[in-house]
Amino acid sequence: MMLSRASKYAILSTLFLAEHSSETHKISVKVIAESIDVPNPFLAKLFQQLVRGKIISSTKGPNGGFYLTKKNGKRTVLDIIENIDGLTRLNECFLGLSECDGANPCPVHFIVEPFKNGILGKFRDLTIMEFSKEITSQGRKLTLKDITPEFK
Amino acid sequence: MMLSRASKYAILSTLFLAEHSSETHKISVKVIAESIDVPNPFLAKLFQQLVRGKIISSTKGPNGGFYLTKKNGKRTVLDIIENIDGLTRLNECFLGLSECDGANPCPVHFIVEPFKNGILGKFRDLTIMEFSKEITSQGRKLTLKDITPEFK
DNA sequence: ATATATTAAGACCTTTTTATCTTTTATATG
DNA sequence: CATATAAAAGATAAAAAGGTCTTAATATAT
Repeated sequence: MMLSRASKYAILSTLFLAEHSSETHKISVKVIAESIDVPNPFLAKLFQQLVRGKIISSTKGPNGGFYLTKKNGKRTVLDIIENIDGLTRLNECFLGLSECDGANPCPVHFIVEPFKNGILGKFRDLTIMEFSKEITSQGRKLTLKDITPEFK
Repeated sequence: MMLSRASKYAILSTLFLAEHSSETHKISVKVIAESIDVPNPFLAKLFQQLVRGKIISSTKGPNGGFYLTKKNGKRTVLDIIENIDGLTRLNECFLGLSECDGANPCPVHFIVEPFKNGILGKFRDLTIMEFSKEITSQGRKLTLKDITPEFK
């Protein structure tokens, strides 16, 4: 029931793209890494993988960078996690039991289960674009840094 | 908001001791490692640390092993986690933001927060003995293996 | 006392995760 | 077409987590 640092970076960065990029305004790794406060070359690697997974898009060269197409925006946060971590981590029992479920519940199963359903529901049922809209409209943060007006 | 494998092992094993050991019936690492399905020498290390932290007790030699005293039984699951992982991991933001809180909430802060409070409450407010009682009375599992009658 | 069972301690190894560096490839623009 | 810019790819490195092994210390039972 936990995300790797890699997939946290990937989620935040993809949501950043959802909010600030477009097909006519691509953003370089460097800018995103600084905005989200993530190690630049590490994020570059993650982005390569997300591009291969068709979750984000990229173009090389001057004015190139990363961005989301309409189609990309219809993927989900769960797709990001699956692409980076796979689904195993997310489904592991909070206390590590090999097959913890309603029939064989670990000591915290019935506390964890509703939370898991709630958050996985959001990650699965909202598109990245919908998720991003919700975030901005509700004043949630992707970073505690000030995002410069360039991206507003 | 996550436990290392080490502290998961430590929690399960300590709860196992709470249920099956006593000052007159100590249990060896070997037996616990097999019962809980955890690597033997790794658990031995963890137990050394828990003994140093006065969360469990041990005696060497024949008929020796690990057990809980009355006093040990009054410690909490949170003490175990703190002893093995420290508290940092547990308090980290689900998406990795450096200072995520009510004033600067990450996109899932208000989903994670109630869960965190709920589970941390249990870990903090129940003694290990109380927690263990609750587990057995409610039929929760510490392992999916059959525990042999020796420990019943 | 001695043999034995069992923890304690510390060194060591392996795997996974995180992070960096260098070189190559693609592309927009003057 | 030349140049500059940015991603892609791949090799490598560093750190953290997980796990093992060997030897020493110590308590118990006989």
